[in-house]
Amino acid sequence: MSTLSRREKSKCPISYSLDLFGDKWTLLVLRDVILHGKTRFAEFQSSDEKIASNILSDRLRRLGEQGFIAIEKDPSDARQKIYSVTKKGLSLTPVLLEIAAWGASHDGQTGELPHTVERSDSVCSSITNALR
Amino acid sequence: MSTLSRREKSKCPISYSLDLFGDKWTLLVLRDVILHGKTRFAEFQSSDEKIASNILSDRLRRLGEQGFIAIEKDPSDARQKIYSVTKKGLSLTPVLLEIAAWGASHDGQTGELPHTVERSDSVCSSITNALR
DNA sequence: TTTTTAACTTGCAATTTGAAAGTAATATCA
DNA sequence: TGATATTACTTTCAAATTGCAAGTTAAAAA
Repeated sequence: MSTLSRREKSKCPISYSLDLFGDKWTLLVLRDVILHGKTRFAEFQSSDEKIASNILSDRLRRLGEQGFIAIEKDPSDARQKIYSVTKKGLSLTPVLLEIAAWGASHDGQTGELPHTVERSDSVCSSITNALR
Repeated sequence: MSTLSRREKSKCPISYSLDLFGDKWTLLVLRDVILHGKTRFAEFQSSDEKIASNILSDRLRRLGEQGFIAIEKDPSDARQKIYSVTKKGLSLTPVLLEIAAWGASHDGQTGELPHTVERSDSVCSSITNALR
């Protein structure tokens, strides 16, 4: 590949990533679906950060369009949708954990890292589901 | 520590982190100061993403207030300021690299990862400076 | 002394967010 | 069966943030 075509092609991978999830809400929704195994609209709404329903709706739709999560109808209740993480979504786990590790070591409020325990179980089931 | 006080204290470390750098511009500025060793206002302005000067000004000030970067006067040119990464700022390197790695492996445009080479040199000098 | 440069700051339109209320399609209860 | 509740949105609108262009101030260079 020539130097020129490489220069044209290459955009910063950090910038590329941030275009997809470089805002607060997207990563929090991904946290909930990956680390906490949430699957329903109301579950995402109930997290501590209190995301507004219009923003949540928008982010779930985008994450679905971009392939980070799968959106299905609940066969046993037609009002509900089931959100689940895909392989692509799971590939963001290292990013999330790195951010969590940084936050935990700099917060001073986080104490005994309550998410550490919670995490391992939920991640395991997220992985099991995504790879099925 | 009681269960109650722990529950009151513990906020999600991911949420904590995102409150500090959960937007596109903050991490791009940190990328430039950590991975590309930029030190001047004009250098940050010249990156591909073309950050507006008011936003850049705001982000540099915040990063300074939060201790991620140090801001000094240039002794040899009183018009200029010198921005440099601190130890605290450097502690975000793993987060940045994880995001970069994800972007590189999912972009399809990034080609031969031109930042890999560039990175190692700049990171080394960032580290050297921050720890001095 | 005039021109340039560096780092902002300001003004303003456009976009995004956030809070609250509304809606449509079910599902559940009496 | 009819009334009520639930779920996942959508809408409305004010407030905050962003993005662009132009202006400002102090200091350096010509």
